[in-house]
Amino acid sequence: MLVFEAPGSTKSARIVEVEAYLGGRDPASHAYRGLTPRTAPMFGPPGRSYVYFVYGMYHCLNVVTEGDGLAGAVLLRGAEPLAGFDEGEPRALAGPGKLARAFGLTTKHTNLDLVHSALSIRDAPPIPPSRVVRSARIGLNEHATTNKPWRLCVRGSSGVSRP
DNA sequence: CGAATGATCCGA
DNA sequence: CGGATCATTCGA
Repeated sequence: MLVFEAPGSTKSARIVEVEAYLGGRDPASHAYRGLTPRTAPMFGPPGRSYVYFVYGMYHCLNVVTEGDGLAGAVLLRGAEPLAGFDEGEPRALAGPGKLARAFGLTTKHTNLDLVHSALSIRDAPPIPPSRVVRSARIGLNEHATTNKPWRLCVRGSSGVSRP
C-alpha cells in the first residue's frame, strides 16, 4: 500500500494497477534516451520515487526498481483509498494522474526514499494470483513502440483505470 | 474524438 | 531557440 504522511493527516491507499518500464531496451521508457535531469531518479538507487509532469496538468508517480547503473521504474496507475480520505474525495483513484493528484504529489516529491520518507510504500495483504490480470501498457505512442504486456492490475477493482 | 496546457528534449 | 512530443483526463 501507498502511504503519504502530511502534517495533520495520513493518507493510505491500496495499489491495484501498475506498469513496468525499463530503460535501455524499452522505447516506451523515459530512460530510453539516456540520463537527463528529469529522468535522473530512474538511474539512481531502487526504492526511490520518480515523479514527472505530463500534458501540462498531471503528475505521475513511479517506484524506481533497478539501480546499480540500470534504469527501471514501475508506474503506479491505480489505487483504492484505505484511510485518510474524507467524503468529498473520490472513492477510486483510477489512473496515474488521479492517483498523484489525490496524494498531492508534484515534482517536488521525486527522488524520495520510499522506505523512510513521508511518502512510503508498505506491505499489504497479498492479492491472490487468480485476481491479477496482465495486459499491454496504456497510452503509449502506437508507432514504433514495442509494447510489452507489462501492466498488472487487480481484476474488478474500482481503482483500475481501464478493465 | 479533440482540447487543455507546459515541461522537456532534440536538432539546427 | 523552435517545435514536436507527451507513461492523461474530461467533456462533446
